[in-house]
Amino acid sequence: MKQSKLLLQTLRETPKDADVVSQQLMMRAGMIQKQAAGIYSYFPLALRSIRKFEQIVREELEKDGCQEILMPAVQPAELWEESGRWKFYGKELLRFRDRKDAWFCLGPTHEEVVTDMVRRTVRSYKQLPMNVFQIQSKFRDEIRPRFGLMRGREFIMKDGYSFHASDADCDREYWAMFEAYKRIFARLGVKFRPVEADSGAIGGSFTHEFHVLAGSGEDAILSCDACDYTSNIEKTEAPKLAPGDHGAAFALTRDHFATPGIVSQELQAAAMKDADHPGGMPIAQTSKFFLYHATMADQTQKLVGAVVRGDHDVNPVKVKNFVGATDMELFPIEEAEAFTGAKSGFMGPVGLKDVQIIVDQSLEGGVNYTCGANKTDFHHFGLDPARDLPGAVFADIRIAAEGDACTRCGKGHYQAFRGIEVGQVFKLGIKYSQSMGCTFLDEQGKELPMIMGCYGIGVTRTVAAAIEQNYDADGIVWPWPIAPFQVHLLNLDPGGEEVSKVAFQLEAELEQAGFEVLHDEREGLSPGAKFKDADLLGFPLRLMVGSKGLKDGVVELRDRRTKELVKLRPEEVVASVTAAKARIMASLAEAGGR
RNA sequence: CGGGGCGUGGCUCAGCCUGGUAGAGCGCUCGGUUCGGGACCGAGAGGUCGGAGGUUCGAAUCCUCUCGCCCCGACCA
Repeated sequence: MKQSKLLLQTLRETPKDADVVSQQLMMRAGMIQKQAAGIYSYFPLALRSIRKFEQIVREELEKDGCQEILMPAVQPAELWEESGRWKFYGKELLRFRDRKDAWFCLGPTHEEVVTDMVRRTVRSYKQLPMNVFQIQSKFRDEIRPRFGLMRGREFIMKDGYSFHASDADCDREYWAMFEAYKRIFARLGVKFRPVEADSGAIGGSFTHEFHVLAGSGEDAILSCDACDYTSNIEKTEAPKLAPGDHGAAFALTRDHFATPGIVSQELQAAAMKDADHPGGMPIAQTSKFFLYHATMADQTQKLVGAVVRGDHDVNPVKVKNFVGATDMELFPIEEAEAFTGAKSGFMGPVGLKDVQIIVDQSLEGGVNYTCGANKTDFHHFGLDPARDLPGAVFADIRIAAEGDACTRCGKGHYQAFRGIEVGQVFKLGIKYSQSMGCTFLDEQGKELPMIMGCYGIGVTRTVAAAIEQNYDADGIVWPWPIAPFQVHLLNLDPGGEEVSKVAFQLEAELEQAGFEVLHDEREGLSPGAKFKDADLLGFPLRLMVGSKGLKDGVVELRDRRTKELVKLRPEEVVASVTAAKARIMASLAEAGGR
């Protein structure tokens, strides 16, 4: 297609609003424009890319028998009242009234609507399982939209829902979708990882997130370098470490060390000197203590104290899951100080009443740790958790770190990545089917709630994530499968009759061969300007036709990613582009997944 | 929601402190010269300075309110 006819305005300067690479490049490349905070218009280039990804999603899901549907974006409040989420969901849910004063919301997700659809349509186990999906604009009124398409308020999402007669069948489908997602992201041509994640408050039994790996990702991921174990750092199991050899056990000594003003672990370790430790002690021999305020399922409240080694960090998600709390937050510092009787930095687990103490397993069997003495400016030196903390339990409550030994295979070590969450598979169970009466009759004629799974892919976020992973100083470097166009044909002398003739002929030949070509035939632009635009737009191949080359009977083909340049005769172009495509696709297959 | 910052042609920004009736670069239009990494000359179009109110002879500039946007945090998954 002719570039002069494309609705496109590239920008030389980065718009002020754009704060992440994908947003900057998409705005500069004229792909998106912001209409309001977190709300964007998609221009032809962006939409082409989005549509290509959607098509990959469709094809892979349909291989597994998923059926595409389309549900309304505007949903009646009644359904949300049935599921209980009208009250539960916060301000993220955009609510409004119609002319008759009835309440509606803009759907942030579609469990209610799809459950309603299925309960009215499916009645027998013979109709199950059923797996439906849609690709649609969603709206979540995020507190603070940011990062362009990565965390917008309005975004395109693929959401799918499955319904099953048995738990086992739901699990089977879960893994089928897991495999489908792996195929989808592999076809996309990005580096990604399926990641074990915390199922959070929704309370499903297990869940995986799919992350596109990118330095700018919001999530930290640990992945074993020897086996497949990959997980969100919130969930990563930490290996139990052998307790350090800290000598023969001391008595717990309140006054052993006065530590005025010493709060940080490093200073504490350095300050703990005596005849046996003239140079202080290792940080691993200190300990940290945090008090949490937990709310249980029955609404009772309790205090939880967490102890980890000084060189480790507490993982609050693990603590929360361990005590089975529905909600947990750090005990406010003033209240904690009042409770323990010591300033922040000198609190410790010893002697506290009405607190459930959980000690990280790495301290199990160890002695002579330091801890706050619950007296301002003093630390204990000689903590033996088993002896000094009656009633305390040991558990894995620390944040696993890069380099820790893998708990699954025991052979490898964790490697850290940053990831952008672009998909999630989730086993929902009967949360919605039960509250909304989505039931079926089994072989015995017994009425049972359907077992549900849900499966999401953030379509627009994925496109942005692909850019976060694939760009250079000059602009976007599109993965072939979602490039808006595959070949950027630059006519460097649009005034020249012969040059233009060749250019148009090549455009026709390439399109005939099935390639998508954007033909920059704009007049009055210097070659340099066209090069800059082409780099910015970042289509995989750039074909340059100019009088200089044509004098010698050649045109030039350049690979956007490798910058490799070949000169060829016009009649070789189609074959050469075909070969280049094959080469690029092969290298993508290598990079995708792991 | 707490803290910070910003709203001036399509984009990036200057002007504001110290009031005197709006500028630059890029982009756009026309003409000409150029033409292999964002060319040059000339001539143009385009802004109720986010909005409302106030102070003043006079407000982009000072004051009050308001709306929008951005960043950090909290929140969310």
